[in-house]
Order: sequence, then structure tokens, then C-alpha cells
Amino acid sequence: MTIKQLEAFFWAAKLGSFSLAAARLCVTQSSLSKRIAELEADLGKPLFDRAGQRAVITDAGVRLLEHAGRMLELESLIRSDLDTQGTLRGSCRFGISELVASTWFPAFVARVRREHPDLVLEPHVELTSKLERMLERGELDFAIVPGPSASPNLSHEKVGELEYRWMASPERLPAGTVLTPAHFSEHPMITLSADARLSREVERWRAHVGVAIPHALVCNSLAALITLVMAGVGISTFPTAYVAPFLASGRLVALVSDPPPYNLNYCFHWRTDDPRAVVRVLREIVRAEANFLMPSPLWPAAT
Amino acid sequence: MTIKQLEAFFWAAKLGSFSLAAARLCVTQSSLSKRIAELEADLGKPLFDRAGQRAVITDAGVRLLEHAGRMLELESLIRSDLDTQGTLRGSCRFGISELVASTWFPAFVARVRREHPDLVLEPHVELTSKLERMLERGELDFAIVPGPSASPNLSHEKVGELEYRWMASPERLPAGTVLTPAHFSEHPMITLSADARLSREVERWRAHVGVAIPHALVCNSLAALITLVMAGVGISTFPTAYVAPFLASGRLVALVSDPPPYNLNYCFHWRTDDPRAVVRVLREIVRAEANFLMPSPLWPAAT
DNA sequence: TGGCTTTACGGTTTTCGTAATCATT
DNA sequence: AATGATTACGAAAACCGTAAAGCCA
Repeated sequence: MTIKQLEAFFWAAKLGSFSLAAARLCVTQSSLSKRIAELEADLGKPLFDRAGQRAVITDAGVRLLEHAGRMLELESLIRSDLDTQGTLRGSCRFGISELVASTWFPAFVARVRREHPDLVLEPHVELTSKLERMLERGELDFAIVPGPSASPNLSHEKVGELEYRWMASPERLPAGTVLTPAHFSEHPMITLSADARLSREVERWRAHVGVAIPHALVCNSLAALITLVMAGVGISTFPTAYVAPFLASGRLVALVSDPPPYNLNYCFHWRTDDPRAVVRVLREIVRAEANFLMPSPLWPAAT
Repeated sequence: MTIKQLEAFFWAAKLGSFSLAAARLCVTQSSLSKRIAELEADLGKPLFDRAGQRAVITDAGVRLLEHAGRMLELESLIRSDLDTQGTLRGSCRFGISELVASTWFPAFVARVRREHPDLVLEPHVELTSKLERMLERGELDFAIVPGPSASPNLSHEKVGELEYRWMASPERLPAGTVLTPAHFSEHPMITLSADARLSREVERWRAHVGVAIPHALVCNSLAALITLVMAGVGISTFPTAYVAPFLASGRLVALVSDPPPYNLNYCFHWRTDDPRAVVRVLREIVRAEANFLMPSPLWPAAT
């Protein structure tokens, strides 16, 4: 019995698939299959029932699962306890939204590199729904996206809240305009792709207010969205703090609506069944470091 | 990090010596040394300080030790939980006294073989003090000898008590003779080797009574001792239950002394720091199976 | 010198990935 | 067909034991 075997078994069981487990552990299916076969040979009991296409866990497997989890947790604990003063090693895959990527993310990376120089970060910038799917499939260790998520396998912890307001270019509407249903017919709305959390919130707001909003343009890049709005193509909702430089320079103006659009709660999402210390430690860093109330450091303050 | 590495480290730390740990794990010193070196390389911290002749554990090693113990315990738990319905595997080295070996030991072996067919038993029949030393050095997993032991590293649990009486052959002394100091000058005493627990008890009794007892003959075999006493060579102390057939057939007679010699408490001794399930499980079997109140099954009842 | 540990080296075993095969949907 | 898991096999790496060398009492 080796730790690698138990790890292979654990993730195969948790993810319900040998191939997903293999991907998560960065080995081939073949290798993972053999690790589990060897564990079964060692214990003398089958851990999976290979009757169907998907391997389904046996009773013995269920009994082992809990122990295996504690074993991995313990290994993780050993490393975080000893390993160069609690320094993390290995690699960590995680997902962030574009907004997160362009706000506090550099500070997060800097801090992680300082405190855990041997940890390789592998960020994925995608829309919320895709990141949730990847997390479900075990392809990510955690994700920071607007939440909460509905999945029963995922836990979440709020790390920040952003206030959204309708905005437009000053050529299109004067600052402080009180929006009426008529405005929405007149001014095309620009949103993120339909599977972004942001778009879902816009839709909820629309339904609540009862106006019909024609989707003039859909884009999967928040930066592109802001550019389009500043170019006068249409209206959209942005976090006020995020676009503060543009509001200050007058390239964007905030509009007034009743009710105001919505606030998004950014959450740290992780697999509830993930026993590794890296998830816990990075969650604490995110919690301490979370600061969404800043514009992108890429933007010149005076622009 | 592998379980084997942690196991090597654990026993090296507990036994305070690489060579003893290597012997216990049935590998060469070289191999054990490398396992620990690899673990140190993996964790990035030295676990032992090799300045002196003996490797002495570092602070990091002390921190790891507890975790490693829990890891081995967990591995053991997994095996006992899954492995063919709680069946033990591997091998188990233990020590017993000659008396134990010739009384309930066959029943113990039968039961272990029935309940744990894959467990290889390696009994060592030696005198108490040698078995205690072997247990100290980690060369045994447990020992069943008269106790308790004084070592702080060993735990013990009483599993049986035997009543000893002075005995002789009927040719030498009539049954029921009340022993006086004069008898001890007259009749040579035959005892086990000086490092047997039994001999120590005899010595304590002698000091208490205040008689001088010349050691006529020392032997390291209880069976030989009985033979010698029956042959009329001298007197000795035996458990009454053990030699019941000889008392019944009149080949031995019990003598009376004030105070009576002593009772020996047979105990199951094990290393307090041994986290393996095999020790716990076998202890329970011994507790259930312990029956010293029987003569050796090797002796014809009518002899 | 003698006990204890590490290093060097070879031979065996294990492990891994590619690719092919088998089975199920 | 497409997906998911196992088997075959060659290459690379790990592991173990023997033997030699260091190192402190």
C-alpha cells in the first residue's frame, strides 16, 4: 500500500471516474488504473465494480474512502507542518473571473510567491459557469467567482462584494440619468456571454423590474465590454469601484435605476471533499488579501 | 513521501537507532538509511542530527514523529478494517516463556491461525529478561512473561496468575513436609538461570524468609528442571496447576512453607509506542485465550 | 578498534507512458 | 462511433543488498 495508490483511489472515488482522477493527478489513465489495481491486489478486495462502462465503487471501497481521505489529509498536514516552515509545494490549479484577474490577482500572486516560493500557480481565467464545471470535474482546486454555487459538492466562502451600477458613455446619456423602461428600448445593452454569472444577474434584475431589454451585443471579455461602452456602443453594468478611473475622467458616467442593479458576492469555491492543505492555506490568503475595490492596475489613472 | 519512508523514520526515532530499526523492518541498514535520507530530501529538513555516533532526532523530527505514528496507525486500521474482514497479514514476532509455550500456546496458535490465516507467527522462547531486552530493542512485537516490567517504554496487561509451591520427589521428602531453614541446607535447590524472573522471585522469597539457600544447580529449561526434581536431584518451585499430573501420580510432592513462595502474574507486554493493529488484536486474543491453569499437553496424564 | 552510519555500485523490481485492445453506451 | 477502462510492452527510475568507506567513542 502506498500513498500514491490511496490518492489515486480517493480521487477516482470522489470524481466518479478514472479518467478525471488521472487528469487531476497528472498521470495517464493507464497508470492510474494500475495503481488502483495494485491497491486492490494488496488489500485483497475489489474497490470498484467494473461491470458497466463506469467503474462504480464497492462497499469495501466506501469503507476505504474515509480512511484514504484521512491519510491524504495527514500527508498534507505533515508537509504544511514541516516543509520549510509550512511552505506549500507542488502546483495548484484554480479559476478566476476576468475581473478578479485584473484587480487583486497580482497582489495575490505576489504574496503566494513570497510565502510559498515552491508552489506553482496555474490560474484559469474563464466565465463563472465554466469554472464551476471544471471544479465539479476536479480539474481545478478552487475558484474565485461570484457565488454561491448550487452544487452540493462545493463549499464556498464570501471574500468580497462588488456594487454594480448602470453605466454609459457621456455622449450617450448624461451622468445621473434616471433610467426608465424607455431608455432600455433606446439604448442597446452590452453584456457578458449568457453563461456568465453577471449576465444571469442582469436577467434577474430585468425580470424584477419588468422591462424588456434587447441584447444588443454579447461578449466574453469584460475589458472589451468596457471599451465598447466607452466607445458609445451601448449601456452595461460595471462595478463602480472597478471603473472609478473612467468615472473620474468622465469617459464613463453612472446612471441611476430603481432598484439599483445588484451586488455580486465573490466567493472562494472549493471541493468539500478535498482534504489537501493547499486549499485551506490559499483560502486563508485569499480571505486576507481579497480586495476587489480597486481598478485594474493596467489602467492609467488619468485616462 | 512514502509510507515505507515514514515507517523507517518512525522506528528509527522510537528505537533510537538506525540498525535496530532496520532489523525490526527486516531490511538492511543501508536501505533504511536511504529511506530516511529520501524522506529528509523530500521534506527539505534534516530529521536526524548525525554529528555524533548515534543519529539523534531533530526538532523537525520530533514534530514529524507524531504524524508518522498516526499515519502508521491509519495504515494498520485500513488493513484491519478491509483486509478480508479484519484479518491480519504479515508476520508477528513475539516472546513467551517456556511455561507459556507448553501450556496455552498451542491453543493460541490454533485460534490465531483460524482467525488470521495470513499472519505468520514467529515465537521466541527465552527467559523473561532476554525477552524484555528484545522487546526494548524492538526485536519483538510483544511478549508474554511474568510481569510487570520496569521499562517506561513498555505497557503491560495481566492475563493470568500462577501459584508456585515448593516441590520435591517423594524419595527426598514426604508430601506436606513443613520446610525449615535446615531443609534448605540439606536439600540442593534447582532453579532457572539467574536472569529468569522465576529465579529473581526465589531470591526475594529467600531474603524475606532469611534462610541461606545454596544454588545447587542452574538450568535454563523448565522442563529439564522438573525432570531433575523428579529424579530426586533437589527441590524447586513449580506452579501447582502446571505439574498437577505429576502430583497426582506421586512423582512429585508439594511441600509447605511459611510464607508460601509467591504467585507470578503473567502479563502481555508490548511497546507503548507501537501503533500497529496487530498488537492490539493479538492482545485481545491473548486476554480471551489465556489459560495457564493447565499442565503441558505434552505430558501423558497418567505419567 | 569497534559500533554505527553513509556511500558506491550492480542487479532486480517497479513504475510510467504509448499504443493497442476490450467493453459499454 | 465515442467514451471509459484494461492490457502489452519498452524505457526510465526506484529500490535493495553487498561491500567499502567515514566517523565518532
